[in-house]
Amino acid sequence: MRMSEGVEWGLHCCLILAWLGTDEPVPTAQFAAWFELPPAYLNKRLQALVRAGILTSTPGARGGFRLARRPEQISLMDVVAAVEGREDVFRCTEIRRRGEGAEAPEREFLQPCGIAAAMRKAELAWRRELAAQTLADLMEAAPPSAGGRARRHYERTRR
Amino acid sequence: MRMSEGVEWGLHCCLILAWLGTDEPVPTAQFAAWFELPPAYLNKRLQALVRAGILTSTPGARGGFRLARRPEQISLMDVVAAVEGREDVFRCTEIRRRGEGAEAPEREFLQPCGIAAAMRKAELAWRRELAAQTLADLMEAAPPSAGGRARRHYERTRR
DNA sequence: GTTACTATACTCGGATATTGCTTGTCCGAGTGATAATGG
DNA sequence: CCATTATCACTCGGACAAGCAATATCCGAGTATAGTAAC
Repeated sequence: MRMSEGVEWGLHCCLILAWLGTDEPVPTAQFAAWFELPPAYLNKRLQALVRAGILTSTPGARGGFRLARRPEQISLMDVVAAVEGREDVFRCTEIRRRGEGAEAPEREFLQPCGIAAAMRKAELAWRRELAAQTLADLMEAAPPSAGGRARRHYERTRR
Repeated sequence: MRMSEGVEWGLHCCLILAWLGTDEPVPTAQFAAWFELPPAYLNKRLQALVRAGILTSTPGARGGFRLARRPEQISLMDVVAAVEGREDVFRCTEIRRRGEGAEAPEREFLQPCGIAAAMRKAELAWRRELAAQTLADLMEAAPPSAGGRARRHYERTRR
């Protein structure tokens, strides 16, 4: 079980955008150069963030991506859900209803599978922690110099 | 991101063993018939539980698998770790150190990546919840009739 | 100098290959039970 | 009748394919920009 790299990429890109604090959109190529990532594939992943309402994209020359909300309004949960989807990590396939085990009376299947319920409980704790942390929190935790340096680098390399 | 089916299978099998409460080993074929699962592949997954010290396997005629500890001593975390591995779900690939972003002074890389730290924090909450629930808890939460029925079925179908 | 227009370059966006991992299958090694055999 | 031995059937265990999702790439549609020409 492994989380896709798109989550890491998306979070780093959002963090860059938050640090820049500018209203100009930033194109995929900029992010790709910053982190040495395949531009086309990175673009594909950022599209998922647009669909989820985290970023807004503007086409045409001098286009690119911007944050759709303020950093305090964007949680890790939002980004993870946008990239990985909203489905549960543990997916109950109801094997208790198949084979000889399904010979049980229907009454026993009324309440949901206990294993699925237990896994779901743990997963909710995970989601709660993700929702409790925002981009703004990440900015505070980072070294103070990071934000300024990112902004300066952007001024230097923009078209 | 999706948890492998082996976790669900392993948990259900452990639960069956806990309900039977017998010392006789149960072969893979029994479990496979109970849940209508591919026997060979199920066996492969149960081996992982043996390597993790959750089950013990006995070869030869009338062999099979037994619980290595009492149900109160087996947590969901144990089973998940045994099947899925002990690696983090979110794996930081340190993209901050690549491309133009790596031009930052070394000093900024001394503390670990903030994104990885945040994800890890959420993951620990998940693990904590998994570790807090044991097989014994699952047995209690299940319908009272389930245990007895499993035991009777086992008496009927054993060789 | 201002405005309208046209051509252009740059951006996103989704359709199309490729890779890696999860799932699934097979056969061999080893072990305990069983039955035959001799005392 | 009991002990011994050889056979056998049954089990786990790891090596060998198939399917699917994540990864990576490419090309087309659309738009803001910049340049040009007319007023």
